Amino acid sequence: MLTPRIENFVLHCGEMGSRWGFNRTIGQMVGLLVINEQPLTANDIADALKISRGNVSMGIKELQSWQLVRVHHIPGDRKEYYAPNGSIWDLANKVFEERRKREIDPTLSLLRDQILAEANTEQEKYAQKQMQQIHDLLETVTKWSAELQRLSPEQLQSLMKLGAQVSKVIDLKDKLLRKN
Amino acid sequence: MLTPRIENFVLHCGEMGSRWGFNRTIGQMVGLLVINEQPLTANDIADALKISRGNVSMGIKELQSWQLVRVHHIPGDRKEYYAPNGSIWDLANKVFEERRKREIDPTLSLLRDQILAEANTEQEKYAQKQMQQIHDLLETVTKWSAELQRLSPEQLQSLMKLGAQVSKVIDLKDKLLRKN
DNA sequence: AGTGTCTTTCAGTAATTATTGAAAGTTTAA
DNA sequence: TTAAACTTTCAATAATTACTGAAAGACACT
Repeated sequence: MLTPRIENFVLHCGEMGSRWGFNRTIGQMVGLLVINEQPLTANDIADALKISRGNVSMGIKELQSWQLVRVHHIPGDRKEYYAPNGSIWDLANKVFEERRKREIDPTLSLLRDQILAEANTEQEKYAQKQMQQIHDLLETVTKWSAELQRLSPEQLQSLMKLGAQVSKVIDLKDKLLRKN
Repeated sequence: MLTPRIENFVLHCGEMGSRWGFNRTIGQMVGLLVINEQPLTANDIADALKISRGNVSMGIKELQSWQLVRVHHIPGDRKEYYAPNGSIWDLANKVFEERRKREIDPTLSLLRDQILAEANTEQEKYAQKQMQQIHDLLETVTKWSAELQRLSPEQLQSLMKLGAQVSKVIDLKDKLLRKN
């Protein structure tokens, strides 16, 4: 069914998937969908990964909650065909975005509450200081991720290629701002 | 032992920890260490989190493999005292770095092999195209993360505060490069 | 209304992962 | 060398998470 090489890739996606917020099987599903040009049916997936039809159904549901797959229909065919919901970049973005919503946002909200509360003991005062640090870090991450979403593909590419020049640009920017 | 508020924070760290590469208990350990100004002994941790002494030992070992804790000694005292290994920012960095090593690097290596191999079928050709995309994305991420490590704290702060101005700076850089 | 084709659900079970606690290991000091 | 104070290890077990397959649901066609 799968060539050894493609199977190799899919298995690897499984291992990685479990570190990115879904389980091994779901990681494999993503891998499988991504390297197949044609959309696959639930049965294709079950056969390729040797898992039950029910498991595929649950996996697809999960992937839809992450907005990572989309459904195709072929006229005269009742089956659903699944394909990745966008380019590799789009998918990576969706995962980030979704994790931000599920992890960072609730954490920020908890931290804000804690920071606003009155610190009674020395221990709590120090705790608040640390929480403030975490809060600031997460807020920065959030802002940046929003910013990345907003950039045009061209700007993004420009930014991505910046690489080793980041520091030069920063220095440049600092100089310019000082002049203003 | 823990004030309700601090316990709340620690529990939350547990939930988050399980999404960041360690398990719930280890997440709680990090939370606990981070909000305590004084280093804690293994027994302090076991008591605070209501887990066994052995579990603390394993957790510490894991955290050391991530370089997230450091050991203190008090003269005349044989116990080991544990504290976070650096500021919040340092810790976040360590986690990123470690995950890069464990997840991204092996993936890049697999992808490179696959991309160099000869594609026999159409299916494999498409698969390679997609793998190339993933490869490029991961390589960019890797380069950027290396770059961030290299920046001075001042430059970093500058970059972090950039936020909504990213696009302006990119445009600026594009203009300048064109002139050169 | 009935049948065929497909999808979803979920109780039961399998697989995996985390935890305990007793035993073994380490280090210091007398 | 023995003991005391600590840490680490790991086999047994508990807790959690994932998977199966049979049943129910949905839908289109006749």
